[in-house]
Order: sequence, then structure tokens, then C-alpha cells
Amino acid sequence: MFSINLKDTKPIFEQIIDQISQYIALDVLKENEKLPPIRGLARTLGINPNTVAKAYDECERLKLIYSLPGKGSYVSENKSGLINVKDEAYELLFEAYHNLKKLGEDDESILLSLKEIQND
Amino acid sequence: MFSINLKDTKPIFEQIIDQISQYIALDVLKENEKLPPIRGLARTLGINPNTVAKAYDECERLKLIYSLPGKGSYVSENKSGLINVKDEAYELLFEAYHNLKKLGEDDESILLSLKEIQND
DNA sequence: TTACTGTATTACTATAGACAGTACAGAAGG
DNA sequence: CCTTCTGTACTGTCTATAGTAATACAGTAA
Repeated sequence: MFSINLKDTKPIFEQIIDQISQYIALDVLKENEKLPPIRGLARTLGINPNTVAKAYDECERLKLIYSLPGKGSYVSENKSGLINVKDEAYELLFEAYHNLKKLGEDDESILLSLKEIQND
Repeated sequence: MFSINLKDTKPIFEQIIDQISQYIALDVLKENEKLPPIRGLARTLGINPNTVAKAYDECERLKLIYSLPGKGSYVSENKSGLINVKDEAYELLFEAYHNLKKLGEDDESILLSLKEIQND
């Protein structure tokens, strides 16, 4: 279910957040479904439990999941958290877009380039 | 001509690179035009000369400028360096785009959102 | 009681960014 | 020649931050 790449420049806890986000977005993880326990997932991935805890903590801040001390962590009931994640992703897109505009690129070229990579 | 924001999370040397890139892209800095000397710009901005040197060094790596020891630093003659900078900016755009796709967003929504912010 | 759960705190390590100092060598102008 | 400007190249230091680790704490449930 979960996997990490230690060689990736992206920190482990972010890799976990990304996967949780994607699984929820794709409905692989459904509402109120229980996530693996922090220690269990850490053991499976061969990393420190704190790293998993940090990922879960951030997911809870994003309202992607909720945690019940002593019980476990679960997928949030509504999709508002997913909206937050998507909003952040859109922010990055807009930032990249504005940077290109600053470099003199016009809207037409930018939109065209996106259409060209649609099937990657 | 150049300015920096110490409160910005973006490092100073990157702010300088961004400005050089934009000035070249917008033809404010023209081919073979002389850039401010490292020590002079550092004094003007109130920062360490090494920080400016780092920015110039990176710009030279990107082929945006060329440096002549003992003479100064100048804007490159051809625009190939600018292409490199734009390529990197496009890479960020594509990365953001792919992240959105992973979160289940469809091409139509993404392109529409970009059109909506075109006049910002 | 035991074994599980998430939480909190602290600390270690590595890295990035900026600064400081120094030294070197080429270029230009007196 | 000499001075002053230029970029370059080190070496070291300081600080902030990120990432991870180690440990202890507290709630839950069988």
C-alpha cells in the first residue's frame, strides 16, 4: 500500500503525505477507513515512527484524516481536506505560471505547452 | 535597478538571479551590457560580496552572463541562457500539472483555472 | 495487566544560506 | 611601475532549518 524512496530528494514524510492524498483522491482510501498504525507503518517501511507521525500530523492539519489517541487514524468523513490539498497544488501551478509570465512568455505558449504534455 | 527583500523566504542570491533573468528577458539588460561589479552591488544592497558572487556564478552557469576576470560581468550575446531559465520554469509548471493529475483533477479543470487567472 | 494506539518533548545530524577574511591574478589608467 | 579596480578561489564560522531518532507519556481496549 505504502512505499518510500530513500534516494528521492523529497523527504520521507512528504512522500507519505503525497500517497495518502492520492489514495484518498482516488478513493482507494475511503471515508472513515482506518490507516495503518504509526509504529506498524514505520516498521513496514523501515523508518522511524516519528517520521510517520509527522506525516499523519500534517495530514490531520490538512483535514485529510483524523486521529483518535489510543485508537488510530482514520480518513476524514468529508472531502474538505482534499480541497485544501488541491488548493495547494493549484497554488504551485499558478506560481509557476506567473514566473513564466515574468520571463516574457505569453499565455498562448504556456497553454500550448500544457496541451502538448497532456498524454505523458 | 536591483533590490532584495531580507524578509522573503527566498534566499538573497536567488532573488538576484531572478531579477537578472527577468531584466534580460524583458531586454532591460541588453546583450553585452555590463552588470554592476560584485563588490559594488554588494555594497549597494548591503550584503556580502560572496552572496552576489554566488548569484553571478549561477547566472554564468546558466549562460545568462559571462564574466571576464579583471574586467567585469556582461550579459550573454545569445539568448540560449534565457532558454535554459525558461526550460526550468516550464519544468516546474509541468510538475505542478502532473501533481494535480495525480490528485484526480482533469485537464479541462486545470486549463480553465489558468485562463481564469490570466489577468492577475 | 498487557499490548496496542496517538502525542509530546528533546536531541542529534546534515545541510543551506549568509557572512567574513584573505589571497590571487588579470585589466585599466595614471 | 603603481594603484585601483575587476572576478576568482579558498577557508572558516555562524545561524536557521529540515529530517530523523530516542524516549517518555497518556488514552483505549481486550
